[in-house]
Amino acid sequence: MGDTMDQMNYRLPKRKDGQKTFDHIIETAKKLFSKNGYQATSINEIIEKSGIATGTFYLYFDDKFALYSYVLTKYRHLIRKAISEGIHGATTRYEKERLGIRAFLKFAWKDPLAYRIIWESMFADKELFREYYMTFSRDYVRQLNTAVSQGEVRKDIDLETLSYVLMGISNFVGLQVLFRDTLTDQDLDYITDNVMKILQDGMFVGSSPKV
Amino acid sequence: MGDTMDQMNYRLPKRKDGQKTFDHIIETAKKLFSKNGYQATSINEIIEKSGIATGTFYLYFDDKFALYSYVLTKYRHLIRKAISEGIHGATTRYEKERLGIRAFLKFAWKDPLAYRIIWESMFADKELFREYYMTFSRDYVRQLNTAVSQGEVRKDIDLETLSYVLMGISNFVGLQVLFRDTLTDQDLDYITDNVMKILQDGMFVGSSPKV
DNA sequence: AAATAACATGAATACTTATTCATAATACGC
DNA sequence: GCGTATTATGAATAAGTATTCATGTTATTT
Repeated sequence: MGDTMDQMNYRLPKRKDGQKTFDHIIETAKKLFSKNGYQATSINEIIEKSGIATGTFYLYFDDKFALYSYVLTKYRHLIRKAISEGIHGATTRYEKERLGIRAFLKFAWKDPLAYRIIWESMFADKELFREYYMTFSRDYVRQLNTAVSQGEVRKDIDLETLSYVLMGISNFVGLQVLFRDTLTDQDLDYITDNVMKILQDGMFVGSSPKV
Repeated sequence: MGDTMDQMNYRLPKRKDGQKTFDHIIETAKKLFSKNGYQATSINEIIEKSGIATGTFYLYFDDKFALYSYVLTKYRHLIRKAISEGIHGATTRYEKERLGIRAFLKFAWKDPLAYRIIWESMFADKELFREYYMTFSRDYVRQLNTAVSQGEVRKDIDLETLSYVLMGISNFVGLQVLFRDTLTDQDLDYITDNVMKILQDGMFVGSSPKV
């Protein structure tokens, strides 16, 4: 791991009045970071919109990046939680994949702010981004490996590439969802169905037999 | 279309000495935008690294965004050109898809700067980004439609979703490529092969018959 | 070689941004 | 209710950022 986030660059409050201020800052930061992006959001803006004094900010965070990485970490947990809760109860890999994609799309639709912040993390900090997707990929590969050994997933596919394929599908179909003005749960089902068709049988007519 | 880029916000040079200065600015901008991102790059930085005087910049561009959208447009053309040249000569949709993905990955590997700028455009200007991917999707759907009518692609898949699936795969496998320290043409072939396996037959064992 | 449109300059201006610090108020365990 | 760690303040500092403009130089056409 890099040293980007290793040393503590924030200080948690110890009294409940401090906690309230801290929460205000986080709440404002979430809104502004997702609306305008990391770079375009100034600390002054966060301070002003939080209704606190200038110095108060530095009581809790070293600088803007400290606040950003705190917020990003929270959101990443949220999205992973949404997925893991979504696939809970699924027995087959197919069902897990299906419910995972559905949960991801629903998350992107219901919390576009989080979705945006995670996308943008590539530009806020290259290493933060790289590390996130590499970790996500590694975890995915582990799960897929199990599925292969249980005969649920083809054993002639490189699982690292498959993991990026699956992440790419979720993320970009997530974009499709984001670009829409309206979306119902039926639309979500329809889109998920289509994705699963491709994952199950591919997109071409006249396939060769699977291994 | 929005009005983001409609009116001319840049002025092309009319003498060759001006052209040289203009080219310098573009070259510097490409480097800095891809290295640090749009927001984190200041005009002063571009001016300094271009070796020109402050006022000279404003001879050619209204402001930073004018320069950015000029550069972004160039890069988008480059990536589309790389793909269309890559698939040139392919007769089947399968071959086009295969060569298209390979060309995209090669582009991401050889010109990570361009790849990065396009990714980031989401945050520099939301509408610019949305429009780009929606246009890309529309064009893709048109091509896929032809392939469907020629019996090359399954006719029971929503083509809009398929287009986002395909864009997602390219872009994220592109990330995988970007994360690598080394990459040979053999690696590129191997990765492309794996992606094509999935597109052809899906990822699961025991598929249902295709339509 | 004169005319002039194009190109170039950089000091000056006005504004934004991040951060510190001396000072003061407040919560809460004892 | 006393003591003190915690929380809060906001003016001041220092640095960065975008942009203008009066003035000067150069390329190119005739």
